[in-house]
This record gives sequence, C-alpha cells and structure tokens, in this order.
Amino acid sequence: MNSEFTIAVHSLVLLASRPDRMATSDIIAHNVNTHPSRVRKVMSCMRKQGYIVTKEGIGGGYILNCNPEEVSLAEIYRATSIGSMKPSWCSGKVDIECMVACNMAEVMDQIFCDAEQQLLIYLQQTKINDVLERVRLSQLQKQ
Amino acid sequence: MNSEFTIAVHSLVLLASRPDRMATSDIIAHNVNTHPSRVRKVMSCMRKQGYIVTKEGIGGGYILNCNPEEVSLAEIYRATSIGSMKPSWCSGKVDIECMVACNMAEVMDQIFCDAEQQLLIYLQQTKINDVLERVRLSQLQKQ
DNA sequence: TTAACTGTGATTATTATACTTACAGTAAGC
DNA sequence: GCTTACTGTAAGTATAATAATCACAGTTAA
Repeated sequence: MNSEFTIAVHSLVLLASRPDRMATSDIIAHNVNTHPSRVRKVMSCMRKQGYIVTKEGIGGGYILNCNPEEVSLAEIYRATSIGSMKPSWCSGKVDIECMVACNMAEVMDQIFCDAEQQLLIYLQQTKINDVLERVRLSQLQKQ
Repeated sequence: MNSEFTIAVHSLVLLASRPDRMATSDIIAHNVNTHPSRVRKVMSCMRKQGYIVTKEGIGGGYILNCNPEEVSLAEIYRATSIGSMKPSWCSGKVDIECMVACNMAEVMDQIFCDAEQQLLIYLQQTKINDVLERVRLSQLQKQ
C-alpha cells in the first residue's frame, strides 16, 4: 500500500480535528512527520477531488471542504493509491513456450485487481470521522 | 503486496501443471523469469510449510506435496507476505503534543491489519488449481 | 511592495527490492 | 570414493522505488 494514502488520511483527520478545520502545509507536515512539499503534493490531489479547498497567499492554507462523516477511506484510496496493490514486479515472460510462463502475469494481474476491489469495499466502511474517533479512543486508553 | 507471493504461486502452479509435479530451481527460475537462488529461497519457505518436498542431489528438485485443489492463495500469502499490506513508512510521531500526531500510526496500523484480514478472506476463495485453470482459460482465449 | 502562503518540477538521499555470487551440504551414478 | 547435479543459505552488489529536499513561480493579505 502506498504511503500517500496514509498522508492524505492523516491530513484530513487533522483538519477535521481542528476547530477552524484549517492548517498550513508546514503545520500538517510537522504533524505527519514529513516534508511540507510532500504534504502540498498530496493535498493538491485532495483539492482536485474536492475534499479540501486551498487558500493561497498570506494567512492561507488548506481547509476541509467535505463532511468527514461521509468521506470514506475508499475514496481517499482511489484518489491516491489505486493500482498499488499489484506489485511492480511480475513473473513469467510472454515469449516462453509455456502456457504457465506466458499467462501467469495476466492471471495474477486479475487477482490483484479483484483483491483491490475487495479492499475498496472494506475501506468504504470507515469514514474520516471514524478514524478521528479511533484516534480519540486510542488517546483515552493511554491515560 | 510482496512479490514473493507471486513467485510462490507461480512455482506451485507450474509444479501442478507438470505431469511429474516436479522441477528444479533452474527450470522454475527460467519460467518465473528470475534467478534460481531467489526461487530456492521462496521454495525453501514452501517446503517448511509442507506444500512441497525437496530432493537434493542429482536428479533432485522440488516436488508438489499438496492437493492444488485444496491449497488457497490465502495460505501462500500467510507464508510469504503477512504484514506486507502495511506500508513501511508511517505518519505521526509519538512525542508531539497532539492527539492526532501521536495516535495516528497506531490507528492506521489497525486499519491495515484489518484490511489484510479481509484480503485473506478473499484469497481463501482461490486455490492453486483455480489459478492453473485461469491460466488455461487465458491461453485458450489467445487462440 | 513585502511576507507568508500554495503548486509543481527537478534533484538528491535513502531504503527496499531483485540479482548475483559463493560455497557448504546432499545424493545419484559411475 | 569421486564427480556431477542438485538444494540451502548467507553475503554482496545493482537497480528501482520512495521520501526528502531544493528551487522558484504564482497568489494574496496587510
């Protein structure tokens, strides 16, 4: 699984947790523990999907533009990581005189693709707000 | 997803497809399109799980030791790739004074772990023999 | 006009992955 | 018992994927 998914989810949860539902890439990056530029890249994708709006210039940043109770992790996965289930490496070779060797890549591809669809069904269940709730629960259990 | 899973599945399917259900690491490696040493590493793991037996020395190799109609991809995944769903990179930092930052890794971990369990349920459906059948089907469709 | 922000491409550093080598251990066949 | 063809496994190298960083143009509030 792609870690941009993690960054996207973390960022949206963070925004959802803030009273003004807003933060700069610096704030998010520090919270996520990565580079602001990487956050901006991921957030740019979130903006294109409409989950946030951005405000450029001084006093700007990223503002949540969706209902965190409605947006599921499946949507975030689709936006950031679709296709990442399948490993880049694949077995076999088309020009080998063997049924297994020259068809395996195609067959495995289909299996990974189907597996990803199943994953999406599972991710559908969990909304941004559920993640925030889990974070709260996790926090409570530590005290 | 770990590509050792692909190698393991491919190798077992190849063995299942052969009349004597046997092949050397050289034969498998050529078919899979990788190095014999890599095949041996993966097959060593398959042997430990009992899916194959190995015969060392001259005339030796790997011999299928299971019913390909019974062994599912879930078992192969468990043997080769468990935990690979979760990306190695994780967000947040425990020592930050923010509920989201210091609990997100734990929460995402749980989500990835649950997702992997779902994946296993899906992979349970497909047996080694089903993959071989799909390969045969794929071959037929080309002609 | 300046300062604080985003957007994005390019570069570098780091890590993960795959390949290769090396060699010890094993067993069949002469 | 020696040779040859095999596996088992560790170690090293090469390559690819990922993450971090830099650079700078564009935007907007004060």
